[in-house]
Amino acid sequence: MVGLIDCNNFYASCERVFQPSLNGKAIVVLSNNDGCVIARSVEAKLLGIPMGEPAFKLKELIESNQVAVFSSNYVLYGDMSHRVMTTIGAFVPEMEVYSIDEAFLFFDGFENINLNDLGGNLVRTVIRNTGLPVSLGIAPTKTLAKVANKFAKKYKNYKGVCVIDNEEKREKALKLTKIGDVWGIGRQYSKKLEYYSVNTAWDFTQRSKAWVRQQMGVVGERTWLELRGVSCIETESPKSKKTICTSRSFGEKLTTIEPVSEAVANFAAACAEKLRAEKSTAAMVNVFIHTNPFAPNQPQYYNQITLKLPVSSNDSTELIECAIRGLKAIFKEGYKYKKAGVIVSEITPERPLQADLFDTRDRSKYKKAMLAMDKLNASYGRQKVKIAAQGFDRKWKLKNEKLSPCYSTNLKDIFVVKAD
DNA sequence: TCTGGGGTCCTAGGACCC
DNA sequence: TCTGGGGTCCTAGGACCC
Repeated sequence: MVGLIDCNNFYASCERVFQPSLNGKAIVVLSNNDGCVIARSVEAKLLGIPMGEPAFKLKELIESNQVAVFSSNYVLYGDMSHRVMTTIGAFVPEMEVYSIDEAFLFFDGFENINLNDLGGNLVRTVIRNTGLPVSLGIAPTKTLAKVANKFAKKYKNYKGVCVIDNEEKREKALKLTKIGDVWGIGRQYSKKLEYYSVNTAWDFTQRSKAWVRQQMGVVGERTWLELRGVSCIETESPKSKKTICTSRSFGEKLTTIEPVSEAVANFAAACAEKLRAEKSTAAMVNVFIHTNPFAPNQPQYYNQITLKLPVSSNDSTELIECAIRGLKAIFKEGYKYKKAGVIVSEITPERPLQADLFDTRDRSKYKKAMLAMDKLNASYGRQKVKIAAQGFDRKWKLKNEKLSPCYSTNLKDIFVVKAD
């Protein structure tokens, strides 16, 4: 049996843990730049605030209902996520952290244990340890566990846990699940399936395998099998990423290359940092810029370029240099730029330094510098030491006017650095 | 009238997820 | 005025090889 546990309204719940006066109140959390609604408390959902709605369209609704609004605070959410995952890890021998707020649990060897009781205990423990409410669905496959999780969340008397462990429950659950709510079936496919009168997960499982294959390819076929109780989505072992992306929309439109360069330098540095954190290097650097697609009356420009590094690297200075070179090649005057980003790819594990006869760069020296920089930033706070090209102007900076404090991590600022 | 067969690699685009 | 960011996988088509 497989479990899927996730936090209810994760970001909104994180904010509420540290501001209990908001219990029972409507809360929304906004995306970067205070753009769209990306998390809502139950009360906010009841007010009819849709997911993904631009904040400026909700101004009145927010004011008249005194909705608490937060900018997203990923440092806080990341730390809370870690606490949740650690608590869960103590209950099961194997788990797969699937996203910031959810994990699959594997109950191999639990044949003689009542999973409903165990699940209830787990759910209560997470709430006690972290203050965050969670829901758990348990079933024979990942896709069915997702279905069970929805029921655990929706119906109060499940007390946070729903187990699908026989045919009768499976059939009932699938008949009550709209096709678009199935994991792996998004907007395009649900539209198509509804056209063919497939309205529920159950309808879907009653179609032939060949039909599903023809309409939706192997991916759809897997979902079909999973819903019928045949497990075929494998457990992902943690492996290094294939691409790493850092991109942002700017707080204000940028027209000249200088602030855009500064932003791109910061994105490249962030990618380098992420690479170093997972002990990887990248061989390709992609830079993209574009204007605001939501302003069709303004001249639009989108461009991107991919450059190869001479040697696979995770050195901030090298990635910045490369990214800026790319930016210079694609930047055009006369546009109002809204967003830029850097994507690194062809990622391989960091290898011990190998001298290259024709390499003009003193890599061991730069490596030491990066190590020192990471250590200082870990001890004194992010961005305390950076590369000059990252600049101080921050004209490109995000709008986040409603940012909460990093309640659970700000002690870092007073840590003392250990000198080597 | 009638123009092979079999493979790999790369890329762009489309679908999905959170 | 104002619309997020970061990923994955699959497929079709083109280039190229023998």
